Amino acid sequence: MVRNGEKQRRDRRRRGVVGNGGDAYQQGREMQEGRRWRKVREVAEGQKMRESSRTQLNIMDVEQNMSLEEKVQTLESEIQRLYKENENLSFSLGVINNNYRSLLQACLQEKQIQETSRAAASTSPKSGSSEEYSNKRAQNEVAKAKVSRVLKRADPGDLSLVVKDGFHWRKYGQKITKDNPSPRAYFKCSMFPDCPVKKKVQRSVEDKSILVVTYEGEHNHAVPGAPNFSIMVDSATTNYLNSSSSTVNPFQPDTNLGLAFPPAHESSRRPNCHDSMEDNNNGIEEYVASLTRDRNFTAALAASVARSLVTLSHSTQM
DNA sequence: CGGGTTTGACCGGCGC
DNA sequence: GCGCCGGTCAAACCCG
Repeated sequence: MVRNGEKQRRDRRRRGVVGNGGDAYQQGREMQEGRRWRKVREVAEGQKMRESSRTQLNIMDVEQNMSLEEKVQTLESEIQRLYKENENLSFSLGVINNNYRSLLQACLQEKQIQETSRAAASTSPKSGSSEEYSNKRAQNEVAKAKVSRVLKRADPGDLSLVVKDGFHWRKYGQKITKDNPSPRAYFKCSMFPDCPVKKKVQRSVEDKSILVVTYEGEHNHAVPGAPNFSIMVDSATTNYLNSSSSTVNPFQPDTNLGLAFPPAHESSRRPNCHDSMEDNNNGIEEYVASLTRDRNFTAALAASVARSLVTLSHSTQM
């Protein structure tokens, strides 16, 4: 299609349009995160005290009954056993989490399609293409459900819109939008030829040091260079690991059992956006290790999984 | 030379 | 039908 000169001139004129916009999103997220971190801190501190008192009792027993050599051997074997138990639990948790998430997503999509079909049928029963229309609407809603937004702290002096999240992206466009003087960059995932994921990156109107990253779609390949377990954690946790900043996806089921948080020794402060990814990974591993040492936690985990499975089986029967 | 970035042009949805 | 605007295309360019 060939466009006339006037339209082309308009296109050129409108580049660089400046406007105003508001973003209350950041403030709301920070309040919500603050409450969440306080709760996690309380739980972690309580558990640390329980662990400490248990350890003291164990040491007294050992001192009374065993020689030093035996003590070392016992402790070493105990460490080995706990290490293996920790590994097994981490693996099991990942598998359960992955399976549970897939099941929930499938159920959610099915329900959404059913509901939109029912609603469309009841509102426009005479329309010949009502089924087609409702299917299209359902597809659109499912597609919308796969959109997530992540806020990342960036150096204000750095004008590039590059966000390192482990994937390879090819920039295919940049645009000035009406509601934000900063340009918006458009990226496609270039790791896999037919990966449908796109992302948009734009600086926040209110705080230019914050990059608003909008992801659309889901990767049809694995996270590059990540260990097996981290592939299996849900995307909310992955987002936390990648960005250590605010993230939101209202359609993402919360199946991480509230575990993806920093260890007790770091809990006196809320992690900020400058924390490195390595710090977060080490912290989470330490925290998982301390949790798996706690038999109460293991029992609670088993009970939680059992409850989830019961709930799931009830919902799928409905 | 291959892969990524830049940027002007084009497309299509939406509101009036 | 027209204008506005976000999203995408693709040629030119850059860089290791």
